[in-house]
Amino acid sequence: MNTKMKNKATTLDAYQLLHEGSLALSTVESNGICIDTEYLQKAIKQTARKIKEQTEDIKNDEIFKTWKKRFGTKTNMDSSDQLGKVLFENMGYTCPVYTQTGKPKTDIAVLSELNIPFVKSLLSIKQLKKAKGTYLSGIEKETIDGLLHAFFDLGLAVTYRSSSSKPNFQNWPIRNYEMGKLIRQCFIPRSSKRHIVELDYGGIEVHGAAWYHKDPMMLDYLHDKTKDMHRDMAMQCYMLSKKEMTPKNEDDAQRIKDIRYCGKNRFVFPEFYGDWWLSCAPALWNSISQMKLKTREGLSLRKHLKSKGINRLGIVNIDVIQESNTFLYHIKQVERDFWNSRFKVYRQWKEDWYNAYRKNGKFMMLTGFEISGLMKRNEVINYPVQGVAFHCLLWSLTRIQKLLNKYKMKSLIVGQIHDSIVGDILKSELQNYLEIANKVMTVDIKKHWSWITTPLEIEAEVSPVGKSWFEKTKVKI
DNA sequence: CAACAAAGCGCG
DNA sequence: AAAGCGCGCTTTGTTG
Repeated sequence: MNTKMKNKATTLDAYQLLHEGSLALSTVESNGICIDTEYLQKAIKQTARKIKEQTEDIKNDEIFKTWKKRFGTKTNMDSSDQLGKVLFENMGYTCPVYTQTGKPKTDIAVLSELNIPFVKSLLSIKQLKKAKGTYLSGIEKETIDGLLHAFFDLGLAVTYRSSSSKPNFQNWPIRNYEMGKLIRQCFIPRSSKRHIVELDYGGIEVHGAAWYHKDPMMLDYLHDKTKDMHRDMAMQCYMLSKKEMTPKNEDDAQRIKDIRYCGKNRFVFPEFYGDWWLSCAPALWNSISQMKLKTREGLSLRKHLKSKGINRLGIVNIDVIQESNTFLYHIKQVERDFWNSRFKVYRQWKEDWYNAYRKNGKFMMLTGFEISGLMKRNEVINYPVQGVAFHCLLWSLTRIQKLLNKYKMKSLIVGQIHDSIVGDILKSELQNYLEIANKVMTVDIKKHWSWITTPLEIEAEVSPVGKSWFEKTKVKI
């Protein structure tokens, strides 16, 4: 072991990380997560019943009758192809977007904007089918003696992230409350004296990007706890004042959370990954109605924007010159400000990084992984960030598992989701586990990798003893 | 029957 | 100049 820390990782360092990471993840696989099989059976039956009921309900709808008339015995409500034909050929609705192959697009974004009761019900049925067909029965299929041993693979993803399969541990529903509840109640600790504990790195990809570009405005956001980039961008996108983002009472907190969520996931992250205003603006605009975004006084943000002189989305077409009273025009300005004035050092890094790749045909991650081959601009910019963010998690997981062994603790790591660790933790070891993990994830890792130049934070969520993953609540760390 | 592509949807 | 990154699973529809 070197006494002096190297500031550049090598390919050997990268190899070592994967080697030890693989061993640690194989232990995680073999540990497995405990399944409430009784609940699972009940949930499958209940969901099947709901699907049946809701399917019967919409059979009286005019649209279904038209569908039946056109496709007869071949009628299949799971067929996007048929749905597109019925809606846009028979019913006379105009198709807003087409797929690669020129067929009408019938995804959630398109369907929910149509505002047709039949289609709304259809979407609800599709969600239930996804829950049952992919998640509930997927878990059932792979559970052995009450334990689920999902696979975690390294060296498969191009970014040197992990992936998971049979079943995929990393895409269980959480964003939709009802669906999250239905699925996550399956996962329980393996005894009544244990908790399910999930530890998340906060905003690790944003930090990871900053370790490369070192943009002073971004570093300021990451160092100053009173500042919040996602909130600020949400305010700018929806033209809201600071007062609008201050809750007037306890019930008002969710309204602000939803607005911030849209700033984060409909503008900031898409922009970081290389998206642009023409695609961000419609998503932000549609979110207002879909998530019922409102001002402090309960006014729809559509009406709020109107009071600011923006009365429509505008035409989603790059050849159209956007008028100044459109939302598209506004978001185009917000984007310009975002890259030209807020984060211009970040923007310059992207240019330089991409140009260096064009010259060398390869690049190296901070963790020592060398990536070569033909890549698009956005891939060249995103891979090094996505990679190091996960490598922080992998290093931490490996280290925590070693310490659990060293101290002969009975708590187990049972899963991992890119930037979070899922543990099955003995009640008597909980405080100890949280302390160990926090130290590894926020202190020790900075000693191991000196290029981590921002303060790291983790969030801990813990289920009540013996209770499911769904019932987790935040705890102070 | 199997193999494959496309579309869709779940997560970070 | 180009125009969201990564993954796995299920179903439909085509091809041989």
